[in-house]
Amino acid sequence: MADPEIPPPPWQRLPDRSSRKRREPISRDAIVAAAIGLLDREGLSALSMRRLGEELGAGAASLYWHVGSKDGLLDLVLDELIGEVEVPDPDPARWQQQLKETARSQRRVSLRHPYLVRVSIGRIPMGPNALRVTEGTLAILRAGGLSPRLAVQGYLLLIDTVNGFTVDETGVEDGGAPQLPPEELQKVADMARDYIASLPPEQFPNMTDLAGEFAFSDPDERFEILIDIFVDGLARRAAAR
Amino acid sequence: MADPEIPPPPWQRLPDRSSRKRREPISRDAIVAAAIGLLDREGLSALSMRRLGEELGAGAASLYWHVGSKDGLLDLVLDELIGEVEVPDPDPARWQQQLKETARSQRRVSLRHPYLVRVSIGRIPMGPNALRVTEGTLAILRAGGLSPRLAVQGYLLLIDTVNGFTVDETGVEDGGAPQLPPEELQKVADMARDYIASLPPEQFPNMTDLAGEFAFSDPDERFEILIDIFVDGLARRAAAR
DNA sequence: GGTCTAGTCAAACACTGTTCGATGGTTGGT
DNA sequence: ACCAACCATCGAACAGTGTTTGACTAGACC
Repeated sequence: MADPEIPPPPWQRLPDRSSRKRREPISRDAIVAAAIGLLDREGLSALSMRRLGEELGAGAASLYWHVGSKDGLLDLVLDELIGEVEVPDPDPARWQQQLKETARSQRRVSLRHPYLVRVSIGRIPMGPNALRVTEGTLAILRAGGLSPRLAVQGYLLLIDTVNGFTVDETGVEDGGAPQLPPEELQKVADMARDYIASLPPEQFPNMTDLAGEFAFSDPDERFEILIDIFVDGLARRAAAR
Repeated sequence: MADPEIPPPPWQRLPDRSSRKRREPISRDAIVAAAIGLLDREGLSALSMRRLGEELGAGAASLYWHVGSKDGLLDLVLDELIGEVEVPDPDPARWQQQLKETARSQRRVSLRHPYLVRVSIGRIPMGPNALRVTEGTLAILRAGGLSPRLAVQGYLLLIDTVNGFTVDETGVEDGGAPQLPPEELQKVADMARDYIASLPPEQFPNMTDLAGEFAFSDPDERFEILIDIFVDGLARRAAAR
């Protein structure tokens, strides 16, 4: 037998197993968790299969055994994050406040993970967490006495409305950073304000007049206006007829 | 001089200029128009610089001289399409209907170009057409007597609301086709309905109960509910105080 | 021991947006 | 007529992407 101390000749090109093998096998859950961590830290454009692989100390190809595709992974990520939204148990007397509370919770989650809304586009959330949220929201609407049809339409509209708001709110980002710092954001807002103010007033009387309002418009206030209008309108519609 | 009739010997490997040169030079406008045509025909995922180049009978690198980057191109595409939305001249007596009309027009454009909302994400539309639409919408709101602050907040919310609705409506597409045919869409809806109906009723009483409503929920009706609620709510808020 | 299978992964494929440098046509100046 | 400058085009290359293939290995079962 050959002495194991003697290294094999270099031209034999034995596979290098130094970095291989030792692996408590990666699990689907670990992949999803690592993906969310990477997304939170570095934003949507930083998530690639290779990058995620090395984050887990694994090869990119290994991931496919567990999640099938990047699209499949994002489905899992989406449902995982939907699990973070809180929906209260229905109380018929307070259904309007409860609806607003779920909307606020949904917005909070979308702000905590600014890539979320972008990921959700084109996906119909049907994972276990999504089902839970949907069921809970419908329960609140029905507790409010809405008709079956209006409950469903209202539920769908609520999601669209909150998503439409947050997709805008979290839209200008992801040049790498998950969310640009407030000062940078303020600078962008100021530039926009200055540009608007510099337009020819005879052609854009309203914009130039309202340039200051654009700069100071508060997203929190705006969101509250939105859900006020929406929930009120829904209640009014339910009460009519 | 060499007789131009005699072809050069093949080993000389002169550059092949057969497909080169003859080009009434491509213009920025022509590029944008071709991009929109390609997007309308084959959807967002079909738009690549190489593909767009050959669509114009040009090389991909040539496009960069005119539009700078793909992102820059999409900015131009966005503003061009925003130019398709119609906003009426303000009439104080009819400002609520007029607001709804612009919302409907915006939706129509987004349905005619299903990739539009996706393109608009992360972009602040500031092209000439966007300015025109913004100015016109603000004019209507101010004609309605809204305060400066509420006018701006209302304008921003209107856009978010309509976009949120249409991003959902046009979301499930672009596997290549710009919009899947209605039958396919109905099949997806039916599958979702069946799946919802098959859930355990004790855990999801409301979803199973309302499964039918999900399948039959009409987007047109839903959109009308949405703008009804929104415009009404905005008017009520303007009247209060 | 042997066989089987679940899991890992390097390498390759076909794409993507973008940059570089070479090339040519056109224009204006002399 | 010549020559330089400029505008515009584009092949080739670069770095990156998602995904597939096929070889491989470690552990479990018989």
